Amino acid sequence: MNLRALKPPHETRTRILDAAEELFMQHGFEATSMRQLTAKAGANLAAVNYHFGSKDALIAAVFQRRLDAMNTARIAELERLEKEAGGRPLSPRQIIGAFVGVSLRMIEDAKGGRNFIRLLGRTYSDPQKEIRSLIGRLYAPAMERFKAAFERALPQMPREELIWRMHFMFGTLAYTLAATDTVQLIAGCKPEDRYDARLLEARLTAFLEAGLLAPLHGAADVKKAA
Amino acid sequence: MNLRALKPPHETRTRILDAAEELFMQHGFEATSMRQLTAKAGANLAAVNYHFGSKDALIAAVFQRRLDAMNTARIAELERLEKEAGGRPLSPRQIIGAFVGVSLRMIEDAKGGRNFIRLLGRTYSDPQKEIRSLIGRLYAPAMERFKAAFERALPQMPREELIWRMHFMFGTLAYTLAATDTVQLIAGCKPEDRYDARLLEARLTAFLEAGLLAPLHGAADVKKAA
DNA sequence: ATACCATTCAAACGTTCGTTTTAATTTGGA
DNA sequence: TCCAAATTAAAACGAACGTTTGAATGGTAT
Repeated sequence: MNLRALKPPHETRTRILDAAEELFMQHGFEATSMRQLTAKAGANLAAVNYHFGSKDALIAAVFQRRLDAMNTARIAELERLEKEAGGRPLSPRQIIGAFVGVSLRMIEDAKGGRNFIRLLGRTYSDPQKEIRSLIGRLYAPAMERFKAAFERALPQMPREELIWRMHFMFGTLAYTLAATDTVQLIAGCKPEDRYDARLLEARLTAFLEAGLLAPLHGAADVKKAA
Repeated sequence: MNLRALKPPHETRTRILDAAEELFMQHGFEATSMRQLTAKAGANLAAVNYHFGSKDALIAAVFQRRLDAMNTARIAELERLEKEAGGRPLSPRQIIGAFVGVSLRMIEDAKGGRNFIRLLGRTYSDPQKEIRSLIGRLYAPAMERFKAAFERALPQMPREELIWRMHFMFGTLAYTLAATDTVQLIAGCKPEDRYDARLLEARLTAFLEAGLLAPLHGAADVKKAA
């Protein structure tokens, strides 16, 4: 009989991924050594190279494990809303909520989700080109899907402007999640508030929706003048 | 006679700072070795430790050189606008413009400004705590000043909400500037557009202004419900 | 010229890194 | 039970890192 379920097939593999997630978040990729990583995972130094091949492959695996699930969840939520709406285009707020919600739902997960979300936020601007392109590839399907949804919701908005505003929205989300305990550039912000995901979600969504729906003429004027 | 002006007093020091700015932007702090850095600067390997003391001190010097100037310019622009307004509070758009404008003016500078702006954007979420706190310290005076200006412009907005929206605005700016040639998460964005700073400034300002002035009731409802 | 100072230079230091190797151990199916 | 494959373990590899050292250099004032 098959008792695989009793002892997970890739126990140390998973422990390594979890340890990597946390250490990469805390210290970055380069500053995290294989020795401290395997020590934290309770594994041998050679275990990473055995299970993943190299440190770089481990980094890729860390992102793949979570990002695939996240973007699948995003698309599923979007399609659920679309089915619910029955043919009619969704509201911008609904689309924003589907995208932002998944991130914030994950940051509420104390296990490892929070570590990953922060790691992800700071990796968007990682100097290493390979890492960035990997993330871009993992995001691509969801991005195409959401872009299409926004185009349907905002048919009057120029495509180029929409892309920029999606870019701004994405940046706001990324920075907000990455910086949840980092730079306190603006004094007076109580850290306790930062983990009230409900309140943060409402604030963030209101900000993003307003930005997305900002009047057009400002940029249009500049373009006409140029 | 004094001929110092013909040969700058800290020539190699400046060359090292410029090389560091570029290499840190391209590869990050840890991935940039002293050997490639000094080679690019045309200096000896020991030059960094002689002029700055250590690699970490060099990193600090890179940020200090530019950030002090940037924030001084921001505050000066803000005070110019306030003097021009003569006692009346500035509009949110004016305040945003004063903050954003300095960054975009600097990214137009092909010399080294662009390198620094991108380096700065990706360092806000650097894993190293010391680097982040250094940036926080260098930003503090300007942040206090702009916070006060926003409070004067938006007396009806709750302080806590304002701080969050400033946070969002800052994140959008940081990500946008840092990612000017990094992750292309949303397809269809022509890279040529990304350096039309005029157009970018108009787009960014419109987005930020709308976000800052977003209706309040969304977050308030959630807070009431909690 | 001489002494002096800041700067530059080549060389080496000790440490840590990611990876590899080889052997021991555990695991699962016939 | 036994074998083969999968996994873990200990040790060592060469390379690259940031930093230090002590001598050489070049300009400046006495």
